Amino acid sequence: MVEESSRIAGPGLRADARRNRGRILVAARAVFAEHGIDAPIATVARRAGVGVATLYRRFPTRDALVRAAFAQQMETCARALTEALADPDPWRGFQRLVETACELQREEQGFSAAFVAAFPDSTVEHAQARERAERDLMTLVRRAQAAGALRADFHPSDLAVALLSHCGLVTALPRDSAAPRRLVAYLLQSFRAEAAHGALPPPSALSLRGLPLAADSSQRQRPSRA
Amino acid sequence: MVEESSRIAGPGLRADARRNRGRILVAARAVFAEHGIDAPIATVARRAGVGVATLYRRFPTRDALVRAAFAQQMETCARALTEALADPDPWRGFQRLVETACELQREEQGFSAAFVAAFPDSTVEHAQARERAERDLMTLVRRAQAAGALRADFHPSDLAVALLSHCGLVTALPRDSAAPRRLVAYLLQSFRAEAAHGALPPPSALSLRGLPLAADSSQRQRPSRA
DNA sequence: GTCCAAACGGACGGTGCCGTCCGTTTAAGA
DNA sequence: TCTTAAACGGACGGCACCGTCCGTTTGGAC
Repeated sequence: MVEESSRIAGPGLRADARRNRGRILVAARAVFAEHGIDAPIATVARRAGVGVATLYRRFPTRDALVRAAFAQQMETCARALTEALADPDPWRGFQRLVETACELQREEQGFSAAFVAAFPDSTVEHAQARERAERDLMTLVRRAQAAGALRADFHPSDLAVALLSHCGLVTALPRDSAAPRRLVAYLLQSFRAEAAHGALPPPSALSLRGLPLAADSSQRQRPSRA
Repeated sequence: MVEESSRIAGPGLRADARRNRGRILVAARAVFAEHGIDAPIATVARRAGVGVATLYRRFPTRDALVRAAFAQQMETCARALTEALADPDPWRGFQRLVETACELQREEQGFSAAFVAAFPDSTVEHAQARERAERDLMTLVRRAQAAGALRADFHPSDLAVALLSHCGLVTALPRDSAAPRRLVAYLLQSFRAEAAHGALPPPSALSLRGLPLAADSSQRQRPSRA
């Protein structure tokens, strides 16, 4: 059995190293929330009371830092999916999953940015975890549709539509804006079966790979420079 | 009467200067679309076949460049608002405004980024143009509600919710994704009066200032560094 | 053709961030 | 206590971008 604290702070590290690792992650979340996901690495190090070299030794790339910093949120997402499936009411399960994921995005400001950044690409690590998550999502959707609660033309990728558009709002607006909640409410209402009036444009071929619901996902360089 | 071409390319400029100004704007749209709104100024200059100094002389700040580059789209937005008001069918007018604005965001990639960047802040220039746009928006919304087509709890700021969330999708996903269209369809359906089922969370106190529908808006530094 | 103000563009100094290198400190086992 | 590998952190070279300066070119008026 692996020791408890090492699961969180990192295994096989010297006591001081483990302590610093923890400080770095706390600082990273704070700095990312305040200055965005692209804040200078040195700022995180300073905030953590640590030299840059120490930070780089533990997290060789920005990517690794971001992923580690938001690992907890990723796990919460994954847990929410499991709980959603366990809900006896199919619609309520679906609804709660959407709401929980969006709430996480709102709570930890940087998480949203990490979310979009991570979005469509993915590495192969933990492939089986992601596959299971994708299967679970499909099940959740199918089940809610079979119950006549979720509209029949809802496509699993519409979950990504909801989460990414919510992300956009969270990123664009100040922390306490009411707008993101409004968006979620509007979307959930139009996802209901009885809201289906006109036909929808065809869904994206896009898969769900990279959604943090799988408790692991990789980062992506978005708007590339020069 | 002002000469025609000078209205587009800039008045009172020497022939070569006017030509370069046009090239710069074309290049800027291309570069912003390809590399994002934060692409190096020098890249735009190179693409335009022009020295950096020339670019800086015409557009002293990145802001000025972005605004000039997307001025046409801004005007199209403003025109769409006027046309929406002119539509005898209140709902169709409303719907078309949303669709037109979103389509513009999709067409010119960089415009979305400019849109969010510009969002809540605004300078006072052309204050009367913006005020008129805000009044028109209110009228459009009220009229659609009075006709029983738009749900009664729709708040004018929900227009910003729609446009900004759509922006998020356009920015996060590759150009040809179907997701943004799906989002618009879902939102428009839930904006219909008959879609109103549960209560919505309270709307934002946020005004519409800065929406490009006013044909002028200023830029904003988003996630601040350091 | 002449002239000059306007326009041009390459070059350059300044700044901020990256990621590594290396001499110093320290945890922890013998 | 002694030893040593692990961890530390400041400093540094490299790089990309910014925005200006200034010597050169050119449009267009006379």
